Amino acid sequence: MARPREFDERQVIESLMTVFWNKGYEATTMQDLVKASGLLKGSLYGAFGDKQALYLAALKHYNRTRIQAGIDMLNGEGSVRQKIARLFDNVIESTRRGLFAGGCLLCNASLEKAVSDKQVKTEIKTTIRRLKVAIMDALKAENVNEDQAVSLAAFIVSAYFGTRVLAKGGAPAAMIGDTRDHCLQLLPRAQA
Amino acid sequence: MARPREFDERQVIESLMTVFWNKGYEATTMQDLVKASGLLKGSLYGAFGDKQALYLAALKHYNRTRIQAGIDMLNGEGSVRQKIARLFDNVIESTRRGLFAGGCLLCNASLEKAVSDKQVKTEIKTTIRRLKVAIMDALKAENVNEDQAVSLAAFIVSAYFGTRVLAKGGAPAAMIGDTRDHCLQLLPRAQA
DNA sequence: GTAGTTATTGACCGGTAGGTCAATAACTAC
DNA sequence: GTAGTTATTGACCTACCGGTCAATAACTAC
Repeated sequence: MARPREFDERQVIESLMTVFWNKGYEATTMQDLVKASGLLKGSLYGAFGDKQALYLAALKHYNRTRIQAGIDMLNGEGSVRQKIARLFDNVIESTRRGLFAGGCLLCNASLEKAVSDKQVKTEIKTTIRRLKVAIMDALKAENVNEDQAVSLAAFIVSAYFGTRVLAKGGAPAAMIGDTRDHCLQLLPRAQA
Repeated sequence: MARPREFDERQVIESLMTVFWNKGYEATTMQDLVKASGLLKGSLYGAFGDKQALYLAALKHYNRTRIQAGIDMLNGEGSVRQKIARLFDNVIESTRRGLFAGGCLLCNASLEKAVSDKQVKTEIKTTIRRLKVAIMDALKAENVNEDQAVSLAAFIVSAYFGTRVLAKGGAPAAMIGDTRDHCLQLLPRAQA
C-alpha cells in the first residue's frame, strides 16, 4: 500500500533520547539528532513531528525504559530497605561511570521543559506519580500504613531527585551515600 | 580619567539573573538580556564579557543574594527544626506564588551548565558546600556531633534540592510538605 | 582649552538554527 | 503492468543567533 519505513523506530528514539539526555533540549540541534539517528531531517519530521515532539517522544521512551527499570525493581523481590538502597546506589554507580554525569532525563525535563511545554509537564507528573506509587506499594507490602506510605514515598522521591541534582553539580559521592543512609533510617526494619 | 558607567552594575546583574532564572541558559538570547537590562549588546559585552560570563555573574549574584538569604536564616535565631522547616516552607510559598514556578537557579545551573562550564561547576560546588556547612553549624549548635551533622546536612540538602525539582515538575505541594515533615523527624528535638 | 581613557551606540557579520518541500523511490492492491 | 500511498532525500528558506567594531560621547588631568 505504501513505502515501508527503513528504520527501527525504537532504535531511533533511543538514539534521540541519548542526545537529549546529555545535552538538554535547547542545546540539542536538529543536526545533532540527524547525526545520532542516522535519519535525515525530513524523515525525522515526517515520522515524529517537530523538535518538541521529538523531545516528548524521547522523554516518554526514557520513562518507559529507564524509570520503568526502577519501578520493576521496586515491584520485585527483596525488602524495601534493599530496594531503596539500590535506587541510591545506582545513582552513585552511574556517577562513578560518568554516565551523563549521573544525570536523569526526567529531572532535566522538570527543570528545563516542564514550564514551557504542557505535554512534557503532564508526562512528568504521571511518571512521578507512578514512581511514588511503586514506592508506596513496596512500603505497604511491609505493613506500613497508607498515610505513612504516602508521605514516606514523597520524601524518598524528593531525596532521590535531590541526589541527581547533587551528582550533576559535582558534589562528592559521600553526600549521596549519606542521603541514602538517612532515608533508610526512616524505613521499617526488615521482617521477612 | 574616563567616561563613567551610566548603569548600576548590581541592578543590571539582577535583571540578567531574572532572565536566566526563568528561561535557562540556552533558551535565553542576547536580545532577551538587552531588553531586560536596558543596556545595549556592546555595553553588556564590554562590561561583563560573553554570554557564559554573563551567566556566571548572574549565578554568583543569585548565590550571593538568594542562597545567602537562606544561609543567613540558618545562622540566625531559632531552633534547627524551625530553620529547616522554614527552608521547605519557602519552597511551597514561592511555588504557590508562581515565582518562576518555584525554581532555583542553583539547581537549574547544576543540571544545565555544570557539565559544560567548569567555572559554573566550581561556583556550584562551593555554594553547595557553604549551604551544607550552614546546616551543619545549626545542627552542632544543638549538640549534634560532627559525624551526625555531616551526614544529616548532606541528606537535608538532597531533600531540599529534590523539592525544587518536584515543584517545577508540577508535583502536588503536599509532596513538599511530606518531605519537610520526614526531614524534621530526623532532627533533634528542640532543647532551648 | 587639549590629550588620554573608557562607555555607549547601532549598524553590521558570518553562521547556523528550526523547518519546508518538490522530486523521487519503494512498496501494495488490482 | 498501473494507480495510489507513504518514505526518503537533499537542496532550500527565513530568521535570528552570539559576537564585533568604528564612530562618537562623557569624563579627568593638566
